[in-house]
Amino acid sequence: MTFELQHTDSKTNARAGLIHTDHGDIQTPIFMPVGTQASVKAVHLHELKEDIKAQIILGNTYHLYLRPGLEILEAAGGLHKFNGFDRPMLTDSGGFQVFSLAGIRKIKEEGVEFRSHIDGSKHFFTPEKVMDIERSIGADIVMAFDECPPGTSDYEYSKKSLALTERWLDRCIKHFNETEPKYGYSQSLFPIVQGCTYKELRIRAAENVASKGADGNAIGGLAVGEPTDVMYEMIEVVNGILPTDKPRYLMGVGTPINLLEGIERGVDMFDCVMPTRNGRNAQIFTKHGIINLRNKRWDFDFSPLDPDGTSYVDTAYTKAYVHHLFKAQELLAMQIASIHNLAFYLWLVGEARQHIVSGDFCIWKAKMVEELGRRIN
RNA sequence: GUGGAUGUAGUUCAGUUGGUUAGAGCGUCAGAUUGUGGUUCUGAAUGUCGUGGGUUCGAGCCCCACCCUCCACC
Repeated sequence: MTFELQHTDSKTNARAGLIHTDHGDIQTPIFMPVGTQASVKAVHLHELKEDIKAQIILGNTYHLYLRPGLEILEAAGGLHKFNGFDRPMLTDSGGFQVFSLAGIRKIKEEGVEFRSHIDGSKHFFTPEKVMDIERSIGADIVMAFDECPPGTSDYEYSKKSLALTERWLDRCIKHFNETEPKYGYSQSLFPIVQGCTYKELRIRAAENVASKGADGNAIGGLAVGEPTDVMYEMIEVVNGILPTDKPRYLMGVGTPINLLEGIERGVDMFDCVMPTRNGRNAQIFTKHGIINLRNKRWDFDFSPLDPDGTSYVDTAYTKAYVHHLFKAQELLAMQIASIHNLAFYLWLVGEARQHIVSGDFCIWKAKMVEELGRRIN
């Protein structure tokens, strides 16, 4: 995997670039739909590729390891073959899940012992084991195994946690370098900057990560309970240190406004469950603000779902109809909202890219931010 | 027609020997959701306690009449 930096905005740190992988190119800044267990929930492959225009999607090590399991994924020939998505993919290491999802867990120097959320069975993840699993899944980009502490963690815990994440990173890199891809195409390992909301920890973490010379670097442990302006400050601090000639991935973020603020601060890649999860919950994002389709006010509104939208669902269906589908708990409602939201997110980062290239990102972004956060009701 | 049961929020039902402002689940109406359990959480609104009368300081609760619904029998 290589990164080609094409444009940098003159007034901000926003960048436009191109990531080359063996499964094709990715135009940055980019949003990556989340497909945790080998599926972007409620969305077909055809819609994902042709309508949403997803250039890369995520998978999750924790979930895929538990189900369907490595034996099946390897027999299938890797995740691309298994789910049919032949464009680039990225796997999260499962660090976040082990800490946020699994019930009982024990953190040791060696790794983490945890229980499956599916059947309660006991498992042990080490940096080495996670690298092996990510080799078996076969994503183009794989994430290091880290600890993601809550945003409210105190300094002492954050410092201890960061030190462990750094020791685990060295073990990830070592083991990754000692192993080979299984399916004939190359994989890149991204390290993750932690450090909670403490500037000096973030600086130390970013310097350590930068020194590894990875193909790309990630910022983790944000949008986990800390105030938004603190998140933005941490992004600025970290991006001031991470190399400019490698892509930067802000993990798990976020709202449409978060994306634009991140892009302005030099972030190239995002992923978030928000467009799909909130979509399944009747919330859709538009360039004029947020709509809750469950709200009664839409029951007689026969205007298109989103007249400004770029996907076919935006004009094929009316607000009143999708409102009805949500009230009736029809599966189609979740499909429509998920397709709309993902298409909107991809449209948003695509627009950002164009404005970075044409040189008026700053003006465009300011105007967008004003509208995006509004609530239409 | 006879006997029995029942009637409390949109719905299913609680409601103590009669005691302050009649409650719950679901639904409804809103809000939250940031490296995904179609999850979960938070808040709000809603009552002629079938109707009319009586007893009582005080009735959803006790008494009388009527009405509705259901069941059994003729």
